Amino acid sequence: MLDIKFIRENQDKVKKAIKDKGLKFDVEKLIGLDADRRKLLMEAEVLKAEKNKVSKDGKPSPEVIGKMKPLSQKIGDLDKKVEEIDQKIGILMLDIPNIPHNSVPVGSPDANKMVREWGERPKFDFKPKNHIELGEKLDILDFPRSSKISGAGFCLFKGLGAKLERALINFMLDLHTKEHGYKEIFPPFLVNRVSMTATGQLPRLEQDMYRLKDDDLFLIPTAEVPVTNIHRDEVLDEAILPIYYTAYTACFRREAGSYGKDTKGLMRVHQFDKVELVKFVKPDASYDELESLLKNAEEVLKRLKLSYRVMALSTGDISFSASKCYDLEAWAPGIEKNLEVSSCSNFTDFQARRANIKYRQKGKKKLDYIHTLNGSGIAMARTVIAIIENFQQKDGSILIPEALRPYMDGSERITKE
RNA sequence: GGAGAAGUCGCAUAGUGGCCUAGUGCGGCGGUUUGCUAAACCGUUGUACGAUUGAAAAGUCGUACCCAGGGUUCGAAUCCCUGCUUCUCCGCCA
Repeated sequence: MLDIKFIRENQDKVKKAIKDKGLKFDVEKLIGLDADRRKLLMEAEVLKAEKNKVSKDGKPSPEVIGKMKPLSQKIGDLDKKVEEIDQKIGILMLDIPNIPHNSVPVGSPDANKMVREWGERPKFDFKPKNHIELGEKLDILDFPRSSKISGAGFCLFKGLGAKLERALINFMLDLHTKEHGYKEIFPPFLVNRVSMTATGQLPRLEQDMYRLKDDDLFLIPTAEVPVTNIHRDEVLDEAILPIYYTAYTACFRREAGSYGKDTKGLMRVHQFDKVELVKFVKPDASYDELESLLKNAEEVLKRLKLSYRVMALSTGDISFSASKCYDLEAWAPGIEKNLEVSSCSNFTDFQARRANIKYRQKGKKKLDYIHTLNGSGIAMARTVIAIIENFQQKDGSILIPEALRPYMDGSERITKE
């Protein structure tokens, strides 16, 4: 959410942001409603001041009571009108995207820019197989049975596959907590509507969420939601900033509208594991913090010895709430694709405003919104694809990256058990 | 799931329809005293919205906020209804 005062005074910037993000929104309508609101509000407040004056003097004469009755009525009517406009404004405000940073390339997803590449793609003296074939032969992935249990778009890890998943989670959490200074969080996987709105998933993406109708709870699509909401409606002490949190959670996505796309294997599943990085920082530090968060995510791929590239997303491709965003793409030689395994974003004060997270600066009277950032550090399912396909051997076994071996009882290789 | 109790300013508490623009204590901030610390004493103390002054920092005025939302009343922290949260007891349960 943006500040209504900012919108009032910077209509051109707001309109440009909406256009660059490929969205539609009637800014004039909002500005008009805002003007109406302020006019009615002033009228109501003048009358209320009069009412308060009378009420302070104790029991009024019958005459005064007779006069106050219609005044109260009038105040009630004005309040109702203001309330109606407030609601309209509130709904509209949720549909205005964050404003992209100057450094973000303007344009459609084609305008995404590669920032850097790391590592080398593996060379095979045989035709590399994809993770589905490899995983099923080794009996570490079982798609027929996950379909039987849950349906299309789920996965069943078995044996060393399940252990690999667990090893990845522990490896990433250890890296971020021990070396990158993040505090480990284990949040609820079900959250309420308020939390979902605060981080910007609602109201726009309700169709993409799994919802428990009887309780109006949602399965989290990312740990970003519960972890950012830790500090919702709080005023943080300046001295404790920046705050770094990392959390493992399962993530649940309906992927409505993407049927037929990447339906095979682990590419796009309804449930996957992810280790998330979340930061709460002072406003002037947020773009530097984005760079360091990105490096923290990259470090995971480096230690796993997976080649990747860093993409700076264009205005047309960054999310609604983000001002700037980098994607990490790991190479998968089996399916011959760059896999998006991480997305690191600066939300500036956009989420903080929705979630009402502020901090007090020393020597300053006014509270300020903090800036929030998050990124995957990193997403499991696609990383598993990359590991299986990059480290496959001619005999169909998979070499386990050294960084993971301590988490897998020292095993060096996944072979058929 | 059932029964009961409670939710007031950062914290603790007072407040049973107009004197509440919410008292008091603690804490915080500023000051006096003091070699330093402590104590004592004095002052100060939230948030949002709107109007207005200002380059800004900030100030002034008004309105709202006593868990949330409705209702009764000329007037609600106070009375009524609904919801949420917390606590206690019972039942069930990994």
